[in-house]
Amino acid sequence: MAAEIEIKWDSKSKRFKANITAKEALQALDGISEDKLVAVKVNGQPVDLTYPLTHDCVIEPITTDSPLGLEILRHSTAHVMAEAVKHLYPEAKVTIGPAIENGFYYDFDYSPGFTPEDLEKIEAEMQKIIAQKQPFQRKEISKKEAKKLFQSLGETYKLEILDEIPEDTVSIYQQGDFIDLCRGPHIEHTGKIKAFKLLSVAGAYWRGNENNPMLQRIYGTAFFNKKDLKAYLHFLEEAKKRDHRRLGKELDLFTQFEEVGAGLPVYLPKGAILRHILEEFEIREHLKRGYQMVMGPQLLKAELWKQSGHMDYYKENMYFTEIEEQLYGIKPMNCLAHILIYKSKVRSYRDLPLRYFELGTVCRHEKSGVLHGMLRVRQFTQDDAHIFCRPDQLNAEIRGVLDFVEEVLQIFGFDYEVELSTRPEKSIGSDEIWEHATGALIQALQDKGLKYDICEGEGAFYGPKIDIKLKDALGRKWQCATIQCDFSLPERFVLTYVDSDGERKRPAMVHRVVLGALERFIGVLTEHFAGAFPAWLAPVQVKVLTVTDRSVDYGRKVLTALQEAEFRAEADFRNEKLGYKIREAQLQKIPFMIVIGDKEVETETVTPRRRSGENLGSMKLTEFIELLRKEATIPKTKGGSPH
RNA sequence: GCCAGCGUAGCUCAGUGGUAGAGCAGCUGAUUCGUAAUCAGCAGGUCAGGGGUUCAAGUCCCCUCGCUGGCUCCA
Repeated sequence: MAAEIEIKWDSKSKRFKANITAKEALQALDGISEDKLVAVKVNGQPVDLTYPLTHDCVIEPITTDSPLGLEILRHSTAHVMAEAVKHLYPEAKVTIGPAIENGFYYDFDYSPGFTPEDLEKIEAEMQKIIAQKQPFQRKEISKKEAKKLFQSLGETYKLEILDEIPEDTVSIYQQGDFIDLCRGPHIEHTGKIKAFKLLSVAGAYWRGNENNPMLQRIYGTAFFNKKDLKAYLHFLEEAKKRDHRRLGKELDLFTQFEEVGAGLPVYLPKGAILRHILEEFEIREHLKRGYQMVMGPQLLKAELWKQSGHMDYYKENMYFTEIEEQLYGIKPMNCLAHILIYKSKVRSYRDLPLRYFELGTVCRHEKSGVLHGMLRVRQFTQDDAHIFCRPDQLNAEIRGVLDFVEEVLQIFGFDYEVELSTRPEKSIGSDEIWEHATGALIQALQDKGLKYDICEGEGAFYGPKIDIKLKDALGRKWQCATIQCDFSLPERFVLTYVDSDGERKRPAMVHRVVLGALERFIGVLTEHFAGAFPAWLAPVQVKVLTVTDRSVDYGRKVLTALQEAEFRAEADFRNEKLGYKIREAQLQKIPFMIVIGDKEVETETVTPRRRSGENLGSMKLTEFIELLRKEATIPKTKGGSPH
């Protein structure tokens, strides 16, 4: 080991005695405030501040304002929570406790489970540990020693983890009397945790496998200061106000009835019109892009589902019914009828691509625990289409769908994430077919220059897919659009077309949805706009409000004129004060209100007001109708003409 | 499906084993009012459903249904 080493940071460089800690070096190189330091990167590798530097290296501080710094804080807070839990419930066994997107969790094997009151006790114990400023001490020991250690502690889950670590040496961290197997790095001491909160308890299977024992997971979050914690908790409160289930009731969009059954929402008048508008928009956009509308039945013989592979691969998600001793499956997907429509005629290469579009209602048996408002239901309607094309057209078709999705989501103002899902274990078709299909999707993504994550083994049983995910008010991701490449069903149903050389050839098939399930899309959309839909989507676009009874006759005329101009208008002619009516319309998030009083009657005008509170001043009704036309008619994407 | 929590008036929520409450909404009446709540009165309940413990159950126990947060699974 060299007696002196050279340490660089930024443009600075200095020689130090070997074994200087990273923290000392950082402070010597630049008087960085101790309060800002969380950990340090040595040659790009995150390590503890106490890490001894033994060779020439480049160091870089990890500070409290970096995402990595926050992650380290949260992971350390998870350790503190584990320490507190072990103090209070010594029989609990520790498992893993990572930092996650907005906080951290730690899973414990503790059969009585934790109650909300337990969380308070654990929080109090954590406060004590934090007040003691217990240092996080790292130690490297051999795997054998580690096994002995965790054996003696009775931490059997740690032993299981140890068995899967290939290296001979592992690191352990100790703070107070709590020792955990951990890669690190950690904050210097528990006193650096300035603000944290335990949020919830939940069951979680060990290693995420439902055959394993169920552990008790405690979720929490931590920040470097109280202000950030408060802001986060405030965000959670605000998210509750945007919750589509709450807004669904408040705005009379949709609801559920216990007596109807789980996962079966009901559209109220305002929600039904919203869905209708979306459907109108969708039909127009599809026709514009060369899709043809088709409609299949809800029930198809089980024999057909056998042929498609659904009986083997999707049965547990399907509902069945028997009619005159014949078994029928209620459709969980729309593809079969579309396939039969394709097959109903001899197809020429000149006919392709054929694009069949259906607002298809499907039923899927989802496990009761996964149901969630409109976002996860048991019956839903997809804006589904199946494209049958020649292999040489596949790339253009997939790109066309990606363009379609992009243009549509832009209209609503959604940000989205793209994922590519590959072959799952339970699947049909040969390896070659899967490779070809996956390659086609990747090619299209690359052509479009889209960034995407790969989800291994997450594809549909008949083919790989590109998924587009939208976020709800809490940032949870929900799959909406999906593009699935399928060479298997054309094979199973012996689909062919006659090529230019007179040979019968196999078409490729693309399953795709743009908005996805309308129920889910409406749920996400409601949260996205917090219920304040743009005028073209708003169930009620204008509300006519009278100041006194004297203006009702004129108000009625205005209402009729708006309705005749095909706007969704309502009136509030009740004998109430204007402020009261405005408040109510405002809470209903109606984009425009028209105020009508003596002045308007006299001058034959209207005084519109935006939902934003902006008073537009008096104008002729025709002027206002003109303004509405500009803002409230269904928009069109720029795309179109068959791709 | 699994773990935990919850279910009281249309909605939001109080309610210590001892006579079911409030606010808002609704209805009736008064008020005729100019950009986010006028006043008064009235009505509204198998306390999710079923079973049990108890002299007595909204409250304690069991089962079912539903909802919520997660896990697993998926548009």
